[in-house]
Amino acid sequence: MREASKARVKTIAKPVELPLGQILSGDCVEAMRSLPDNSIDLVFADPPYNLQLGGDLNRPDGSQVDAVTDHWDQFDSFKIYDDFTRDWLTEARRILKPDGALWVIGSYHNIFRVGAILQDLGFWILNDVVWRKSNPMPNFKGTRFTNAHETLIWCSQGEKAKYHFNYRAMKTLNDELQMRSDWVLPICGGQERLKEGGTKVHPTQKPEALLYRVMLATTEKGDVVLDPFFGTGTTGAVAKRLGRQWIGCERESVYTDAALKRIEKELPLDESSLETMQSKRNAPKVAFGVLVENGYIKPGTEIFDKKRKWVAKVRADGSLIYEKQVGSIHGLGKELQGAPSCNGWTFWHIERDGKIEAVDAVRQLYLLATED
Amino acid sequence: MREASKARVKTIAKPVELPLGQILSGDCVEAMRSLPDNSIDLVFADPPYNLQLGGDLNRPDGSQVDAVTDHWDQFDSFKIYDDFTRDWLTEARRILKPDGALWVIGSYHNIFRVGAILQDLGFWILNDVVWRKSNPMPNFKGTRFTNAHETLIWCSQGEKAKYHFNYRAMKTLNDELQMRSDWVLPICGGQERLKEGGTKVHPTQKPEALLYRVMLATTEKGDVVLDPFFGTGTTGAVAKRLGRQWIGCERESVYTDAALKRIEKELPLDESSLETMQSKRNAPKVAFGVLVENGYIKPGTEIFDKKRKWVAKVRADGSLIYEKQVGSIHGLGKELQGAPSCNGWTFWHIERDGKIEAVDAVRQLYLLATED
DNA sequence: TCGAGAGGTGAATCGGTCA
DNA sequence: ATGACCGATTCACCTCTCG
Repeated sequence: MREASKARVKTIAKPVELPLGQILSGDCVEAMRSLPDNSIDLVFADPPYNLQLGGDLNRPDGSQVDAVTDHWDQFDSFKIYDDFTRDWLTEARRILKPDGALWVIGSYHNIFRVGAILQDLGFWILNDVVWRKSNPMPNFKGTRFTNAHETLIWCSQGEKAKYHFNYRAMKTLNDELQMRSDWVLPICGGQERLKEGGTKVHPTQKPEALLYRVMLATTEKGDVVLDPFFGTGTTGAVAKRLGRQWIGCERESVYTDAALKRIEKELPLDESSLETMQSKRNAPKVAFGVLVENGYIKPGTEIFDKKRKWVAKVRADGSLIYEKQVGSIHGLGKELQGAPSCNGWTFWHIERDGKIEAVDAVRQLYLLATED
Repeated sequence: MREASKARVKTIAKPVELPLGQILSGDCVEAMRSLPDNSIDLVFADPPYNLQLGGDLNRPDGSQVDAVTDHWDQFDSFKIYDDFTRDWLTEARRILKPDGALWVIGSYHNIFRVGAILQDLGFWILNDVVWRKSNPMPNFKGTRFTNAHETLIWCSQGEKAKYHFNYRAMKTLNDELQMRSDWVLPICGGQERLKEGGTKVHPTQKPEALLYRVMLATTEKGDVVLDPFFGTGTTGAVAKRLGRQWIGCERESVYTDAALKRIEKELPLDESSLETMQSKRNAPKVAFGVLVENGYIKPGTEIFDKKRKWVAKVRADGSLIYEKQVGSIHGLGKELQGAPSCNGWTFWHIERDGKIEAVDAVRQLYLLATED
C-alpha cells in the first residue's frame, strides 16, 4: 500500500528538466509558470523602476541627458505597478526552494512598494543592502541631494526558513572585517559596458561586481540562479564565472542576443582565483563641515593663519567668514592670500587646550575616533 | 476683487497659537489633531521600528544585548502597523504647510511600509538618504551582513509642491562637492548619549549630527519643526541650537522629563554663526548691465567664449553684439551655441590684468564690494 | 610611447515667475 | 493651463586626440 501510494505521487509530480543556461523569451510571469515548484536556489531581480520622468534634462553645458524611457519601464499608476510586482513575486516564491532566497534591486521610485509587497507575501527580509555608487550622476540643477545609491533587499522564504550565507567568504572579501550592509562599487562602464555602434545596448546594465558579491554571499557552487529581468545577462555571466547554473527571462530579443553572445565568451574561474580576491579599502576623506557637525570644531570658533594676519570665524555649515568675505576653508584662504590655490587644512589654525595647531590636526583626531 | 478675496481667507483661517517649544503628551495622532492646518514647516519622524525580535540576543561572551523591547515598540501584525502609520502620516500631511516637508527615518523592518504608504497618501519622495553608521553594532552570530545603516525618506507635499533645499549650505558642508544621498555619521554615544544611573534613557537616541544636517538642509531660520515621536528630544535640542522653533509629541513621561532638561541646557548659536552660505538663487541678483553701469566692465570691451570662437562686444546697456546678432549674455550665448540654454556668467570671458576669466568673477567682485 | 587636455556620459521622479 | 523670459547648474571615470 505504502509503495503504491508513493508510486502514484511520483507519477503525478513527474520530473521536469530545468532549462539551465537558457533564456526564456516572453513575459517573465508566464515564463516562470513553466517552471516547477521548489526548484530554484536564488532569484535575483532587477525589475523596472517605475520612473516617472518629466521633461528633458539638460546638463549645465547644454547637452542632453539620455534618460531611461524604454516602454518596459512605463507604468502610469502605483496600482498597476503593485499588481505587476505581486504577480512576479508570487511566481518567484513558488519556484524557489524552501531554503532559497530572493534579491531585488531598486531605487526610491519603486523599492518601498516592492519591499512592502514581498513582506505581505511572506518573504522575510534578512538585510537591506545599499549599493553606494562611487561615481554617480550629479544633480545638475542643484535641487536635491545627489542620488548616489540604490537599494537591494535580501530575503528568505519566511521567518523560520533556512537560507545560505557564506559568512567566511564575505569576511575574507572585506579584509577580515564583517561585510557590512553598504557596498561601495562603481557603476557599470568602460570595457564592461555592452555597446553596439557606440551606443549602450541596455540602459541600466548592472556592474558584475554587484552580482559577484550577491552570489558569492548567498549561493553555493552548482546552485540554480534565476533572473526574471535578464536584460543583457549580467546574472548569467557572473553565474557562469562562479560555477553556478542560471536561467533567464527576457522579452526583448535585442537583449537576449547580446546576453547569449556575452555569456558564451565568459570563462569559469578556478577555485584558487576565487580565494585570492580581496577588496581595496579607500582612505577616508573628511570634509571640514563634518568636524563642525560633530562638535570637533564649534560654530563661532576663531580660526586664523599662522601669523594671525587674518582671523576668521567658523559658521554652522563649515564655511568661514572674515569681515565681508565668506567661503570654504580652501576658498577663503585662497582669496585672502590672492593665491591660485590654498590647502585650508594646513593654512588655518585654531587654539585648542592653549596650543595653536592646524585644523588638519583636528581632522586626524576625528579620523582616529571614527575609524572602523 | 483680489484684495477682498484675500481678506476673506484671512478671516476664515483664524490665527491659532502654536505650542512652540512644548511637548504634547499622549498619543501623537491625538496631539497633532489639536494643531491647525498648514502650520508646520517640517515634520521629522522616527517612528517605532516594529522590531520582531524573538528571544534575547546574546553577545559571543554571553552578555545580553539591550534590544529594543519596550512595550511601545510591539505591533501584532503588518496591518496594525500600516493603520498606525497611515494615521500619523495623514495628520502630519494636514498640519504641514503646502511648501512643508517630511523626513522619516527607519530600518528594513518598517521603512518599506512607511515609504509605500506615504507615496499612497500623495507625498512626493525627493530623496532617500542612507545614514551609513561609522561604528555599527557587529552581527554577533555571523548569520547576515552587519546592519550598518538606516534609511531616511525626504518628501514634499506632492509632485508639484514647493520645498526648501539649502543647496549651497550642503555643498559648503561637503568641501565644495554636492552633498550625496549617503551620509557617514557615528551612532549616538559618549557625552551626547543620555544616561540615567549608567543605563541609556532611550533605546534608539539619534545622533544630533543627523538632525543638524536635516534641518540645515531643509529648513530656514525661525521655521517650525514638529517631531511626533520626540523621545529624548534630539530634534528639539538641535532646533534650539539652530534657531528653529520646535514642537514635540511624546507619551512616555520618562522621555519627556529627560528631553525638557536636555533642551533647557542647550544654547542657541549666535546670529553670525548661524548664517549659512546662500544659494545663488536667493543671493542678490545682479544684472550684467549693472556691472557696465558701475564701470566694472567698460562698454566696447571684447567678450568671448573660452575657445575664442565667438568674440562679441559689450554695449552701453549691457547687451552684447556679435556680427549682426544682439542679445543678453545668456540669450546670445544660447543663440550662438544653438543650445537649449546658456549661463552667460560662465560662458563669456574677458581679459583683465592680462588674465582671462569668466565674467562671473567680475560679478563676485562687485558683490563683495557692495555687500551690506 | 606617454602625458595632458578635451570630450562624453551614467536608473533623474532636476526652476521660478511673471503675464 | 500655457508660454515667455530670466537665469542657475555637474562628479567621477573612461576614451580619444594631439603633441
